[in-house]
Amino acid sequence: MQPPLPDGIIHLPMCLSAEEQNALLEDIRAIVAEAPLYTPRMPKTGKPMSVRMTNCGSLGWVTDKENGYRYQDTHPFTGKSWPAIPDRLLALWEEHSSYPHPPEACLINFYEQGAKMGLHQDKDEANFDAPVLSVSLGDDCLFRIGGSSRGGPTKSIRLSSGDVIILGGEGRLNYHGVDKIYPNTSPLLKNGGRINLTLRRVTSL
DNA sequence: TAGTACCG
DNA sequence: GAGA
Repeated sequence: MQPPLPDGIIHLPMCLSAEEQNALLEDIRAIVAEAPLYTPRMPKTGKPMSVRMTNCGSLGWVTDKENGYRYQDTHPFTGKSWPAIPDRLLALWEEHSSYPHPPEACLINFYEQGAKMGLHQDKDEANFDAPVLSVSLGDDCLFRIGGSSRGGPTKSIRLSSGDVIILGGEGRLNYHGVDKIYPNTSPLLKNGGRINLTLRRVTSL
């Protein structure tokens, strides 16, 4: 018997201790050294996003002008396979997702001061049964969540370093985005900014 | 419409 | 700055 899958929007404040956050940060630094952050571009228009990205896992989420949103198994600039997902993130997934298979993708988003992420759905996966698990590191942000269709009411919450958000079940396809980074609100990143890690199951299983 | 402008 |  398995525990039930998380349902709705679940916010776990201070899910990770300062020590865990620092250890995770070291893992991320090693990944970024191998798979550098790059500036993704919007489909068709080619407009740059303000957030820089990279991935770890067997698949990574990418976007560019020519081919749009998709998952692929290599870094778009180096052409190399993505680095493996760190064990501590796999453990976090096991603890909180209740999903019987490991995540395939971990999108790493880096927000510097002024960076934003418009309201969107995570819907490029073939699997909507598995929850999406997101980890915040570094400066606080204003996170906005709506319903599963555009144009409805939204609510905003402030996320801090070490917080975990789970979008599962009825909340899996809810719109969400980042309106603002609050500068100098965390000592974790010496140069400031915010890192978001998003763990996802891409294929069905 | 994973951005941006603009309105209040 | 916040919400649609």
